[in-house]
Amino acid sequence: MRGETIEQIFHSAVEVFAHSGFERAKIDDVARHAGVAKGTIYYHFKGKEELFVALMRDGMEKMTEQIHRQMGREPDPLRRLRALLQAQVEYLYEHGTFAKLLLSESWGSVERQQEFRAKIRELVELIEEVLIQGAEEGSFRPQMSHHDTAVAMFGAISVSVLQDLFSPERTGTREERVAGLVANLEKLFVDGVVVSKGKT
Amino acid sequence: MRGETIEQIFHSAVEVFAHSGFERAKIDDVARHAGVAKGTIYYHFKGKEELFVALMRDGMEKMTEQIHRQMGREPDPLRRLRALLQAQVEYLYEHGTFAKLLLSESWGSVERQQEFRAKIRELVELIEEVLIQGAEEGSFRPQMSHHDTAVAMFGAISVSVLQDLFSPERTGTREERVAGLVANLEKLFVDGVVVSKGKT
Amino acid sequence: MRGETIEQIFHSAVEVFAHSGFERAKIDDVARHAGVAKGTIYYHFKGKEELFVALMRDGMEKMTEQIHRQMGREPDPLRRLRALLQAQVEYLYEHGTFAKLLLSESWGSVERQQEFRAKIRELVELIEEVLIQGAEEGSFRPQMSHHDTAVAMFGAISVSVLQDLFSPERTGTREERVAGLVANLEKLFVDGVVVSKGKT
Amino acid sequence: MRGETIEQIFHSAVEVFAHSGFERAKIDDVARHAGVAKGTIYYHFKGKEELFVALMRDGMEKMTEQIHRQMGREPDPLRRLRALLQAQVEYLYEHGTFAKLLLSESWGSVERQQEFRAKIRELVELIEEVLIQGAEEGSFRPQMSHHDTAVAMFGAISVSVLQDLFSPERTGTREERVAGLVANLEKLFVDGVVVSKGKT
DNA sequence: AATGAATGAGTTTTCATTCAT
DNA sequence: GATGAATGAAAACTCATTCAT
Repeated sequence: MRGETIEQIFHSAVEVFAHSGFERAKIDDVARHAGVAKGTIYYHFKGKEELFVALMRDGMEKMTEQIHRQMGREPDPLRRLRALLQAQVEYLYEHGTFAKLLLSESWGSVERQQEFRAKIRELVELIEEVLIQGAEEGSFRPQMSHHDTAVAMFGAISVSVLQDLFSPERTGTREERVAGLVANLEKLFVDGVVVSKGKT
Repeated sequence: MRGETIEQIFHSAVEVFAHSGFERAKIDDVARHAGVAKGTIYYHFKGKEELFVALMRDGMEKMTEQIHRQMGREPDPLRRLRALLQAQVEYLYEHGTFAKLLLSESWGSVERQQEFRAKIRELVELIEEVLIQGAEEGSFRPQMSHHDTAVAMFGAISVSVLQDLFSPERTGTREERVAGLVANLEKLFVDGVVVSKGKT
Repeated sequence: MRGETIEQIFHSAVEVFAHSGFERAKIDDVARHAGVAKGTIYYHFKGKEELFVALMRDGMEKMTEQIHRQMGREPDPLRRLRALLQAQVEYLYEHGTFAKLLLSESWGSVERQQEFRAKIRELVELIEEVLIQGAEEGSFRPQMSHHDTAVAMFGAISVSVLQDLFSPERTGTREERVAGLVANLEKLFVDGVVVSKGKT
Repeated sequence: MRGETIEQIFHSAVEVFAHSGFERAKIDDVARHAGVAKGTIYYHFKGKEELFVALMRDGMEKMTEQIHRQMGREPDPLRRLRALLQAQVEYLYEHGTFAKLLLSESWGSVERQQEFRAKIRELVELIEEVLIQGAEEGSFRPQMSHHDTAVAMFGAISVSVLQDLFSPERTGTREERVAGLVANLEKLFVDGVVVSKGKT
């Protein structure tokens, strides 16, 4: 298992990186925050970049893992979509710092950014699979491009969470906020905004 | 009208900031790219921050303006939504560099970032109005929170555009790509993913 | 012509590098010594390495140049050899700091060291030419390898100078010391150590 | 006898120090190269400096020893000179790494460097003795300064060896190379470059 | 208006050395 | 005897900003 110190550094690094973004973040701060000497960080990580990438990798892994766990083996596509939605929103809301980094540090040509986008693609594919499964099964409308739709849904989810996290005027407990966001997204994704004549 | 030199600097700054992000971007690079001396930039702008903010303000302004122009006075909510969608996607796709900055430089507590989020909120409100109007008029389903739904839609739009712009394997002309994205988003927003018995 | 500041930095850099060797030398010291800010050095030179290489290049150039000048157009090989000897010893003695760097920083596989060796080869070739010329003309004994002999002579010259410079107990004016070294080297190179029967 | 581990460290240290020079060499590299932990080196040696000095002392000792052995008790000055030459070239060529360190780490005011110069002086004195003996015996020309001549010869020897070792284009077996260098140096030292009428 | 040399505070990174196990 | 994680002082290097011309 990963050592105590590394865990410590990791934890502090998330805080600091999220608070300041990759460039603004100072290794000095990570060290101070973690209660270790600066050299210790360089003993465990090659440099700022490596630490950050390790961090994000870890975050994405945990996220994917938790989502998988929460979705379980639900066979019904609609319920599966709901579970996925709930899981993603919950995770991102819980790890707002990570969510912020994901959305702000993924667009560019630096190698690390390409890796992040690849990770995002994994998340998108999770959604995509649910969409495809639903379409095959007949309960979901076949999409022009399941992938593009999945991307749009991921965008909706992540930006919703971030916007909410950065809204100073938001009220209610975290659970309530999450529930609200999930319900809203579900409504949008499932039924769209237009009143369908066939439904009440 | 703004002088030749300032225009030059502005133009180069967009390029450089978009390529590297605010922190990574170097004034030196902007100067070289613009073909002026570094001092010249400081003669016209107070500093890096001011240059960047001026830039973003300009971009947001043009965006809002163009969107307003494109939407015209279309009274039908559904058509109005379509027009809005088309306009936003088109603008962001066209100004990918700006889209990238918008999504990556808006999350944080630095003052400038709060200003960017405020601008995003303006865009979101544009969507919100359409939703509200549609709901009042009866063609749109009343949302739990029109604002949250609008945010979600904005997220879907912007992330879709960015993901597409950074996809190396994308094919087709820009017009085709934009049309595809718009069609897909429209489908999702209007009808959702679930097959409704009442519709064909 | 090269700017005042650069000249200043150059001058200080020779001092500092020679005193401490490449690795031990601190850019901070060069800056302080030159009376400029650290940043100024980095404004003019890419880094420590570039400064050092520029320095050595400059030193070698001046050395070659001065030697050429001093040797003039003397056609007689023996006199030419003497002139060369005198010029090399004089220059190295005068620029002991440079001599030290040349001998201590030229052996290794770092690129810069290869360049230094190439420069040394130029000096060696100067000697070689004299030897070949003398051999063709008949006054010098044909050597097994003029190049190897030239290398040996260069080694003798440079180490003699360094050893003398670092001898705490040396006496006499610089001119006397140089004259002594030159005379001694000349004796060795010209006649060898063995008593030849054909000479008194 | 010295323990296995110490021997290992010693051996690796020679490699690493020779490859990078004293300053550039990292204890980490020595440890990795030796297959021991960094702490182990500090268990056996007080520090980097001590390790290096111990190393050089060892090298110088072995060198002096081997040279003495090879020279034997040859009474004839000329043959004695030849033997000395052969022994020095051979040792330095064989221990090129050591030769490099000797020439590059001996010029400076750090204590260790003074010690190295003292050791060099020992080598020089070996040569000096031969010269003096030859002069007293009558077969060598009396020198202005036997010491200076000896220094020059040492310089010629060591630089010749180094230049050869670092020549990428050198050909032939090591024995051949050594033999060539020795022959050439002998020719130079014994007869000089000038054709003397009294010899064939 | 424009320039570009100079600055120095701020960061990242390195590495010999220590020490608890 | 041996280990290797942890340290922190010491350097190298960056870059937004200033200012004399």
